[in-house]
Amino acid sequence: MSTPERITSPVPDYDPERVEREAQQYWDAQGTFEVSEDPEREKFYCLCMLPYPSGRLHIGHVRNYTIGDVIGRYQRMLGKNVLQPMGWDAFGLPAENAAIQNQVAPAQWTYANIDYMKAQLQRLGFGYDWSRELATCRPDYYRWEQWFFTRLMDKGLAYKKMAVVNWDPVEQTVLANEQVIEGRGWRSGALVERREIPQWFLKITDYAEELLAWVDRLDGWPDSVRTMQRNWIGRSEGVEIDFEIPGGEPLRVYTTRPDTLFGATYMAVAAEHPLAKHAAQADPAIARFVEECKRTNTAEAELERMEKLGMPLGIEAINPGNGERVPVWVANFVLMGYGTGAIMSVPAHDERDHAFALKYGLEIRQVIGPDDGTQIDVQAASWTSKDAMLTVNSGRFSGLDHRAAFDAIATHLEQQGKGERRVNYRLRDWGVSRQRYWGCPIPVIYDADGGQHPVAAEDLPVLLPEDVEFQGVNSPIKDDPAFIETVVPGSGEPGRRETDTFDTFVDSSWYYARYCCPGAETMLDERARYWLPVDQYIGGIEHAVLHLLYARFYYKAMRDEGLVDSDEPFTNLLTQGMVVAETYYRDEDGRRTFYNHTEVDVERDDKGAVTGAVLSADGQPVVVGGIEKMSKSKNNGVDPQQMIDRYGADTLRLFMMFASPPDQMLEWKDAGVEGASRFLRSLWRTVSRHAADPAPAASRPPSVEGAARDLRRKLHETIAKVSDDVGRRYKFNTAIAAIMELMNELGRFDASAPGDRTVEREVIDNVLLMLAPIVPHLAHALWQALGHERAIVECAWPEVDEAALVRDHLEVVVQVNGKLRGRVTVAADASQEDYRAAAIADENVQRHTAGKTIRKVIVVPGKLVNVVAA
RNA sequence: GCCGGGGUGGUGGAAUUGGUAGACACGCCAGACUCAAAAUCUGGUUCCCGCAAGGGAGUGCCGGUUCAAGUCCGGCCCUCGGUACCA
Repeated sequence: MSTPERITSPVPDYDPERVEREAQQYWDAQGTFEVSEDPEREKFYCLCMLPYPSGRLHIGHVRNYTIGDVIGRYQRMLGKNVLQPMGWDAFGLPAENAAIQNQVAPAQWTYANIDYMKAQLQRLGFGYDWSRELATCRPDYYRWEQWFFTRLMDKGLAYKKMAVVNWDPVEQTVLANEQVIEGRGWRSGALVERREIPQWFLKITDYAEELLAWVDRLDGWPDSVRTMQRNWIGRSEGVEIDFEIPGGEPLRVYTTRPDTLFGATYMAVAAEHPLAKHAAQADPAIARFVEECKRTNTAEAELERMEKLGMPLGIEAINPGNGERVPVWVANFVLMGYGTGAIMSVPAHDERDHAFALKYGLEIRQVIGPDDGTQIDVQAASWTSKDAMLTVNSGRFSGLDHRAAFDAIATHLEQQGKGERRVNYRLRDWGVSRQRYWGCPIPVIYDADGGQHPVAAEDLPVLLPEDVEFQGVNSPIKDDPAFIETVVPGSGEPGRRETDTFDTFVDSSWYYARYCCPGAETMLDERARYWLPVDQYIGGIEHAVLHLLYARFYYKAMRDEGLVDSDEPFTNLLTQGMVVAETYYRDEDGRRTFYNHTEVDVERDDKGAVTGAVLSADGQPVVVGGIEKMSKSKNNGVDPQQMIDRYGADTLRLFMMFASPPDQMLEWKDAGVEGASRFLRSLWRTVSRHAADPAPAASRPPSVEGAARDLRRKLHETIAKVSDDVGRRYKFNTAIAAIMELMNELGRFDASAPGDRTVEREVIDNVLLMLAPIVPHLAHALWQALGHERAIVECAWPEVDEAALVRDHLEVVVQVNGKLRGRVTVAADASQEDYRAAAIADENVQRHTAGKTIRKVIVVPGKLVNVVAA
C-alpha cells in the first residue's frame, strides 16, 4: 500500500477525454498506422469483418474491432509490419427501408451513416490505416466487381436460370426471407407465394471439391466452423436411378441409399416438377394442391418444419430393382432446386418417408435389418443404420452389408443402363441476383432476342444512379429509361440493361484484397501479393458458412484469374461470439414494430425475474420477445456512445475484453463497466504517484530477496501468462485478470528496502506494456509521464526473465479418497517419497485415514497428493 | 427438421493436458474516512449444519468410466447462431 508521505506532489486526475485526444493526435501526426509493403519485414494482415453502416456503432462492433485492434497492436509489438484496414459494406436492404420510410435517398442515408460511424471508430482509437478505407457502394470499388463478373461470364462460371423467390402479391415485389413473417409480407400482410424468375448464378459447385479438400488444411480455423463448412458442402456418394414410367419419360431420382432400392414403395416429386405440372392440367384437385404448395416462403427452416403433405398423381413408375409398379406422388417437401426434384421413398428406412407413409397409408417394407438377426418393427419406426446391417427381401441382393449392397445394386443398374453412380453436393450454385435498387448493378445487356452480353471493360462501371426517389417499394431503376436503355456491345443495336443488382455477399467476398491496393487501376495489383493472405480474420460466428464460404470461393476464382497467388484468403480465423440482447415488439395492423431497450420499462418480480414490459412513451405493454442477435431489424442494439462519453474509449475497450472470452456469446447488460473504470483510475493514481517521485536506480540489484523477490516472480509469471493468453489463446479476459492480480500484489508491496523502487518500476513498466494493446491511450500517457523517450506504441512486447520464476518451495493439496483434506509445503525438488511422507504426516489426513488401510498414494508433482484408503 | 455452439454463485466469468470448483471483477453486506454525500480504503460474500475447528452438498437432468469428472463416454432437457434474399 502506498503511504501518504510518499505523495510528494499532487497528481492530475485521470481525464480520459484529454488523454485519448492527445494519444490519437500523436498517432495521426506520426502516421503510426499507415503502412506500406516492406519485403524486409514480416507482414501481418489483421482484418476485422467490415461493418454495415446501419447508423451508429453497436456494441458488437466495439467488441469485434477491439479484439482486432488488440491482436494487431500486439503483433506490432512483436516487430511485425501490421496492416489493419477498415471499410464499409455499404449496399443492402436497410438503406432502402430507410429510404421508403423517411423519403431519403439510400446513398445519402448511407454516406451520412458512414461519416458518423467513422468518427465513432476514430474516437475508439483503433489503429487503422485510414488511407485504405473503402465503401462497397463507390463506383471505383464496384467497377472491379462488375469487371470480374464479366470474366466469370466469359469462363462460363456465371449463368442464368430460373429460381424461386418470395413474392408479395400485394406489393408486387420480391421479399427477402427476413421480410416474410409467419408466411406474410411484413408490410402488406399478404400471404407470400413462391414464384420462379430468371436469375444469375455463380458456379460455386465447380469448386465444391476443392473447397471441401481445403477445409482439412485450415488449421488456424475453429473446428466448429470447419465442421459447419464440411456439412454445408455436404458431399455424398450415391446413384441416380431411372424409374420407367409406362408411356412417358423415365423419372430420375438421386439416392445415397441404393441398398434400400427394393424398399421403395412410392415416389415423390416437387410441385414444380414436369410430372406434377402435367398431371395438374388434367386434374383440378392436383392443380389446387400444386397451387397450395406455392403458399410458403423459400426458407429451408420453414419448409422442413411445415406439415408434410402430398397427393397421388395417378401415375405409376417401375422399380428397376424388382420390376414392381409404385405410385408417384407430388409432395410439398420435395424441392425442385435440390437434386432432380424427385425422390424414391423408402419408408422403412427413412424417417421422413416413414411419417409420410403412415399419414397416407402407403406400404412400408423392410429391406435391411440388424446383422445379428435381431427383429425390428419397421411399421412402428424407421430403421436407418448403415452399420451392422444386412439386406433382406431384396431378391438376389439379399444378405449383403451396406457397402456390398450399394456396389452390387449400383453396378447392376449401370449394366442395365438404368442408373449411374454420382457424387452429389448439398451445396447449390450461388444465386447472386437481387431485384433491389441499392446494390451493385449486374453488368449485362440484353439484345432484342434476349441474348446476354457482358458490358465491355472500357464501359465499366455501370453506374447506379444515386439521386433517386422511391415511388412505393420497388427499385427505382426498374422503370428508369435513362438507366435501362442502351446499346448492345459490338452490334450497336438497341439493348436493355439488367436491372437486378448483386447480392451484397458478392461485395464482401473480395474487399480484403482491395484494401491491399487502394487506387489501383486494375482489380488488384502487385501489392496484394505482399499482404495476402489475411493472417488473422476476426468476425461474428453468424458468418461461419455463407460469407466465409463465398469469400473462399471468390479467392480461388481470383487465383484462377491470376490475381492472387495463394489458395485460401484467411489463414487464421477468430469467430467472435455474438452480443445478444432482449427484444421488445408490438404487432399492429399486421406489422411488427420493434422497440429498443432504452424505450422500454421492464417490470420485475421480487426475485428480479422479468414479468413484462411497457413502452415508456405510452405506458402500454409491449411483448418481451426473447434474447436475440443484435440487429437493426430487431432494434435491439446497444449504443456504446453513452459509455464512450461517460468513461472514455479505454474503459469501454477494457470492459469489452474483460467481460468474456471473445468466442463466447455475450448477453448484454449495462452493469460492470464501473469496475473497468475503477481499475484504470487506480492504475493512473499508482503510476502517477510513482512518476512524481524521484526516478529509481536504473538497474536492479543483482539479487533481490523476500517480498521484492516474490513480486518479481509474480511479475514474470504474469508476463508469461499474458503473453500466452494474448498471443496464443486469445483469452483477453484472463490476461486482464492476471494483470489485475499483479496490481493488487503491487498495492500490498511496501517498497522500503534498497532496490525496492527499482522492482516497483519494473512492474509498472511491464504492466503498461502489457496493457498497451488493450488501453493504448492511457498506456501512451503514463509511459510518457514515466519519462520514456520512445512512445509506447513503438516499444517491444516484454520478455520473461526465467531466473525470476524459480521457487524453493511449493504448496500442494492433499486429498483422501479424492476429497480435499489439507495442504502441505514441499521442497521444489521433492521426490515422490517426500510428497507421500508430507501428505501422510498431515494432521487432518491422519484423522481421515485412522482405522483404514492406505491402499495407494497418487502423487501429481507440484499439484496434489491423493491418499486412497479403505 | 438439419448443422454448429452454450448451460458453473445474486451477475459477467475462471479452472489451458482428467488433478484444489468459483480466480479476476460486478453487485450486495459490514466497517473506516466525511457535517453529509460522492470518491477512496478495509473486511465478508456458493448453499446447508456449526461459536469455531470442521463437516455435508454442489458445475442443466439421468446414468457410466476413473484413485480423481465442470472436463471423458451414453441418453435427455433448455437455449443461442446458421439454414442459401438480414448482414
